[in-house]
Amino acid sequence: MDDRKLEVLKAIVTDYVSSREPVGSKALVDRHQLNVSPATVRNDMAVLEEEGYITQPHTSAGRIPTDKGYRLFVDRLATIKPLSLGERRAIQTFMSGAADLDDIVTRTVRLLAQLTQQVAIVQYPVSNAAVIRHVELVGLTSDKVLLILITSSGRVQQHALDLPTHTEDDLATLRNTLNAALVGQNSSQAAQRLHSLALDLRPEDRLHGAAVVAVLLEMLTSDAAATRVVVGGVPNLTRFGEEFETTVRPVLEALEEQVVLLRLLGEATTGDVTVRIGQENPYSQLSSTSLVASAYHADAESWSGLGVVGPTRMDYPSTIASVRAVARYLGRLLAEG
Amino acid sequence: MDDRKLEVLKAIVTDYVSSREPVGSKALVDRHQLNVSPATVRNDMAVLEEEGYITQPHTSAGRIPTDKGYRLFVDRLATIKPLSLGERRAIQTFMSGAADLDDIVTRTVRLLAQLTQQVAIVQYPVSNAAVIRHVELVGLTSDKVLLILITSSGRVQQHALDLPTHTEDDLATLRNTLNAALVGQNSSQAAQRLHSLALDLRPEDRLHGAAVVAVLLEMLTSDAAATRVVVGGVPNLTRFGEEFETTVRPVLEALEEQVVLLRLLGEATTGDVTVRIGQENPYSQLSSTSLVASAYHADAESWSGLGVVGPTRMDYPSTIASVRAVARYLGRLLAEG
DNA sequence: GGTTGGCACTCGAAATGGGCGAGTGCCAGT
DNA sequence: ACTGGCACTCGCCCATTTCGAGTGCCAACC
Repeated sequence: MDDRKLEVLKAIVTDYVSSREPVGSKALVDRHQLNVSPATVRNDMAVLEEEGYITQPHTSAGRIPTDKGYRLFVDRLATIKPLSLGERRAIQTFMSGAADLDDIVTRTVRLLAQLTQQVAIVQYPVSNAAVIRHVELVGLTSDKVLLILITSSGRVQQHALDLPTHTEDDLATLRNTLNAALVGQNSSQAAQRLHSLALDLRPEDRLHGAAVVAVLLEMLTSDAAATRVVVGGVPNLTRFGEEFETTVRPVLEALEEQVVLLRLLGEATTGDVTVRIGQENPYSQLSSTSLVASAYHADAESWSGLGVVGPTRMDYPSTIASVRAVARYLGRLLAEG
Repeated sequence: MDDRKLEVLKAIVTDYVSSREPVGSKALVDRHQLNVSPATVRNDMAVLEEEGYITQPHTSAGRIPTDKGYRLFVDRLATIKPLSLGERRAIQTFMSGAADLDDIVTRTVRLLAQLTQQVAIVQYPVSNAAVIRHVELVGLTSDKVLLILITSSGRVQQHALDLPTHTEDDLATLRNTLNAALVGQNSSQAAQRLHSLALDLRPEDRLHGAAVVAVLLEMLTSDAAATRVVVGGVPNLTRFGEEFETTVRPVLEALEEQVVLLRLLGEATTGDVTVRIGQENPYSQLSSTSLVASAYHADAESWSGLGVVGPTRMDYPSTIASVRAVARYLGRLLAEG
């Protein structure tokens, strides 16, 4: 592929992203130093169209990039511009003063939404390295207890379960047993201990113990997959009022489903930014939108996802830069404390 | 006010709500048994317009209700139709099997959104009657601890705080002291105890104790006001694509701010359904939308809000019926345990 | 006095049609 | 390989027209 053709594609993408309008050969040579005539550019565009990187909405209109065009742009043409000083400072001020985990995640999602002017998604950190700090059993009624699991990452999980006719003493015994066995263990170790614990239970503890152990196991294993996801910057969607059907509606629908969001963020497994453009998305309803996501790491063994969703026509270079910066900053923040 | 004029207003509201189009005198007599001629209806409409209940988008168009018209409709004309059997059954099946408090609230908001086809908002229950079950302190780092407060309503609050150079023993002492003092107290009692506790602290406990007490007090007092709010059915907004600027955007913006949502739900303080139409709303951006909200009671002393937001042109009778039914059902469900 | 049919009038929505111009593809010339 | 020129296409914009739903008013009616 010709150097100049790539240059032309790059120009088309940037112009189209900023103007929202199909871009023609004339406008292109005017606004970029291509040092060739419109006619030459037209020839290049014809080739680019033939190879599927750009397309015409209708005859006698300019060209717009296809998904394949955006893909090439992102992979080979985009130069990620570093964040401005102002943006870096914004990150600092925005995140400083965050107290607990909830607070950190909430601030992060707002920050990301503001930087990118898109809809932001942040997953709560999942940590394999996190160890269990405490298990608490609280009686709600005479038949129901609330099981609470606290990990060193600051995460608090809770789950109610039926425990017919239990006494406070039962709970105390169970609590002590569980804490003795689990505190200090990471989730996989804890799961093992629980399995053996279930076998060792004294007959009189079987009834309640088995139920509690089952729920705890579920909480531990679901830990990795089903962490909470928070969403922010939804009003940014209003910028795309024209693409109501293709962008606003599908994104709103996706945001409603935690499962979908987790699946989306699951696309990003490495520390570097992952981009899914149009039909590359795992959900067909989102075929007119792009996902820019990254994993973030609090330590070597723990990671989670974060990212933004927007129309395929988005400013990839700066979005990618923002997502990357926020992911790194969040990782550092979590690692420190 | 004439009986027939009221009948005409009622007909205009219902027709406009279902058709989304200004309704004229001809269409009105065709679709309702008014037993008068269009000309008579026109005279009535002229009067209704003069008094501000209806208005014309432009000359030679039909009439649409004003906020004042909707208000009169809701107050005096609407007959709340009871839910269908199917809807009642939907509530049952939807809510059955809910485990913990989170689960209940999540299901409620989905249910409400589905029944009304609007955006639903549900506030977590606030209970004055709820008593403290347990206070837990978990060391996160050597300088930071996580304070966890569990109440009998099943609510779990957490808050991280700095506690420089504490030991596990410090935490254990504090934990015991706090639990001894607070367990079984409701929030106002607990606040009192905390105040006196702060004075009674042994000098060596002052340093850490004071910080923890301060945070606990904050958690207790914020309890009433700043409970979490969850939102659902946002994709229902896409039904109002035409009213993008007046409905979709403002609602999305409102949903982003917990404070706004709490304020909105705060409008409903009684167990019966409250309706705020257009400019009656506490926020001017929401002047083209209506709020239908109700408080729900788990017991005599505890209540919280729930409701839906949509365009002023909404089906008030069935929306009110749904909100009322869900509020009552939720109240009963919580009261049971 | 309230109700009704008739009628002239208004004005937005939808349909029609011409002109404009951005943009294209192609070709011959450099 | 690039460029200037040129004929062509076709969506967009604008002015104009038509159409009809709906109105207000008035005189007649019960």
